[in-house]
Amino acid sequence: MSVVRLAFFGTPDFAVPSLAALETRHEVVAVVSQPDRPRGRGQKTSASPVAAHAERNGLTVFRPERIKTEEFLSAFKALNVDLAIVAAYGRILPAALLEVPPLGFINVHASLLPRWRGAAPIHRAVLAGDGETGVTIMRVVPALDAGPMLAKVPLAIGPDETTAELEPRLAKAGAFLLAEVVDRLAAGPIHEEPQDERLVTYAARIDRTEGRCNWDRPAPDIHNHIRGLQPWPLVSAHLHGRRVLLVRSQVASADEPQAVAPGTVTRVEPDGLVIAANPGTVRLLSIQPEGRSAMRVRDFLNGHRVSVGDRLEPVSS
RNA sequence: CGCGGGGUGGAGCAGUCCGGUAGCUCGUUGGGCUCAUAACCCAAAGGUCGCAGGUUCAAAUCCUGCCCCCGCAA
Repeated sequence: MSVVRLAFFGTPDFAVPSLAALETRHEVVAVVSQPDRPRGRGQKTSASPVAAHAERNGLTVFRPERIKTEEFLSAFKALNVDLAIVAAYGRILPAALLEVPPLGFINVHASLLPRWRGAAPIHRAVLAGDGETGVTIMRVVPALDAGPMLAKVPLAIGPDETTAELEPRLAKAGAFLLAEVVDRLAAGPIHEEPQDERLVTYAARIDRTEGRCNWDRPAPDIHNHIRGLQPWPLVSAHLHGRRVLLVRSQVASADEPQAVAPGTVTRVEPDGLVIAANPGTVRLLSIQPEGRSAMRVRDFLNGHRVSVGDRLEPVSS
């Protein structure tokens, strides 16, 4: 097997396993990532997960503020790579850049294309209640996630699995698949399957306002909402006037009509709070009160009194 | 120095304003009861009250500095 000179474009945790898989068997000439940005609380500036990993391993890292510049284009040409990889880099790459490597650019995308093209494929799959998703390796073309596909691997989504749990599984599966595709590309041309445009759906970026809870919906929708919006922005509500984030849930009843208003506590169990939806009920198993870390409802109930009839109010803001 | 909440036995909380015996619920351990149980009864173990310094006869509580966690805003 021949060693490929490649450049790796990536930013978040999702991309790290892919980079790790390639650097052991090929020559990663350069890593390109988003600039160090203030992250998290207190606006502390820190490197992206990919940049941090690359630095630890002594790889050359580029963090251009803008990617559509002549300087970057010529710097990239000078690297003289055979192939470039994109894994959740976070920017649209200019067409001129795509033409530089002889073997082109390939992308690791966390969905079974053509379903869920776009920025938040994992979140959208969980939010939609999909039972299956996967990873697709495809060519990068000057249209969002629209290039021909080189390989795919499906992955089942558990009925209570959260986005935060699913993402690392997809990242690992994607890294494995990517390494295999790069090896095959190194050996010669491989089959490329065009995407069926009739089946395309788009995964819009997640907005923080999507975390507002709305109990006036069927229980399965609410459950999908709670597990989909993790680890960010999370679904929030007010209980006894205090904000709580809903961390873990189950569908207690999918379609049983409720006599009380949506959002009302219908049952207090040792390990859960059963909340009325419309129709059906959702059982909350783990919540995070404002100012506290996440806790099981069992623990929460040790220190807080909750009664049947109490309401979980939507967050007003 | 963006705004705000918080750190008290293993878990979740009260107590802090107004200094004076370390409390509650759950869990754990032992015993009892029961056909039986995550139920009930009795008992026990378990705490540098985030860290450091200061004030005081006396600090979880007041003052100063620091560390850490979290909600909001970006």
